[in-house]
Amino acid sequence: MSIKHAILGLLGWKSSTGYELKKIFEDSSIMYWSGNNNQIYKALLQLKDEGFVTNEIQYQESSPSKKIYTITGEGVSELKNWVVSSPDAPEFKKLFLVQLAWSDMLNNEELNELLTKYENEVKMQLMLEQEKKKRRINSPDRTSREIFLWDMISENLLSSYRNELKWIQMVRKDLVED
Amino acid sequence: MSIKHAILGLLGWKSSTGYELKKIFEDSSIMYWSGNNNQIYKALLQLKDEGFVTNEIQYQESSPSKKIYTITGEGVSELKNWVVSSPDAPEFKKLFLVQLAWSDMLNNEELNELLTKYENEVKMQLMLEQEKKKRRINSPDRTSREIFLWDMISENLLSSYRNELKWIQMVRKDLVED
DNA sequence: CAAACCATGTAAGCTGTTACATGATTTC
DNA sequence: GAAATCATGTAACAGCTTACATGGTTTG
Repeated sequence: MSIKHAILGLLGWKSSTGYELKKIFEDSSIMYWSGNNNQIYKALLQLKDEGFVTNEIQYQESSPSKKIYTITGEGVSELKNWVVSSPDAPEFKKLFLVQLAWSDMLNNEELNELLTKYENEVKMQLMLEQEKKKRRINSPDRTSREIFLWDMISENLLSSYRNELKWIQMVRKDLVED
Repeated sequence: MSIKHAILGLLGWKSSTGYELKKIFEDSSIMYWSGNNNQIYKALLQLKDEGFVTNEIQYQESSPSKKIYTITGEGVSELKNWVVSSPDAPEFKKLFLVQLAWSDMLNNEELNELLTKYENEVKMQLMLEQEKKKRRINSPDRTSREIFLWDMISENLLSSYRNELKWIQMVRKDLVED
């Protein structure tokens, strides 16, 4: 469950509650888990069991009490071990390509409409991503190198969307030319 | 369960057994499901229940009998409805970016090693993909337009990997310059 | 003679999503 | 007065993977 490592990373930056982590996951694109309660609260309990985090309960008048989770020394070394471990290859899940694989059933007009819809969908994602980059509050910015790395990370997703756009535009151009 | 539509597409091309479908899934990159028995045989039963496919049992001496699945008229129209439906945005799952997000824990040498490992991983995937493209047997090639589309589909994945490579090389270059 | 191939299927388990439950407070 | 925010958690289900079970045939 690699979401546990993502959580450890966040807690290594600053102690947080499950609720705060959930919000970070919700508007992070690289930490692609949806940020649902079930996974986060369960992962936090497991991390505590494993000794990688501890929590402190903060009672509040007139709102529910918080559990503030803090990473432990063991948690930090677990995180570091994970960070230096051999990275997985990126996964590209593009259901659209499966649709396109069987789209010879369609006439030229229908096919063109399908491509347009995908192009618009990708454009939308690209715009959302660009806005997120502008807004960005949730970055640690502890060193200049870290600022650079986080910049490169959001650039990565942007470039993936841009690349996808270029590809569709090429497909459409070549289709018309036939 | 979109794997059902992927199966319908394949059966729309040619009637097959579960075992044959499994092999196609295994070495297809765009149909990203791993191609495990459980999912495929279960999906086939459901498709039959829904009236989208029928099967014919072929007994064989000295090897287990086959169930050859064939798409029905209803299956074809279900497939077409899916093909023209609004496509989903592509999903990029890059756990490496999460690793990189917390890699300011590493010294320059360790960070560089991490980037190198990712670069090699992506290069490997790119090569595998290029070989698959050369070998390609599993394509319908029914019309020139379909040949073109299938070509564009494998080109899509290749370009995603190439784009990823370019990105890493840029990151490494900019890191050294600091 | 071990491994892989053909061919079907099931069981157990992990991962992930949606929805439910509670209840006070703040914003529109 | 409805909806969103804060804050925790659970239940039910969908999706997907690994491993198990069977057993003959072919390839290395």
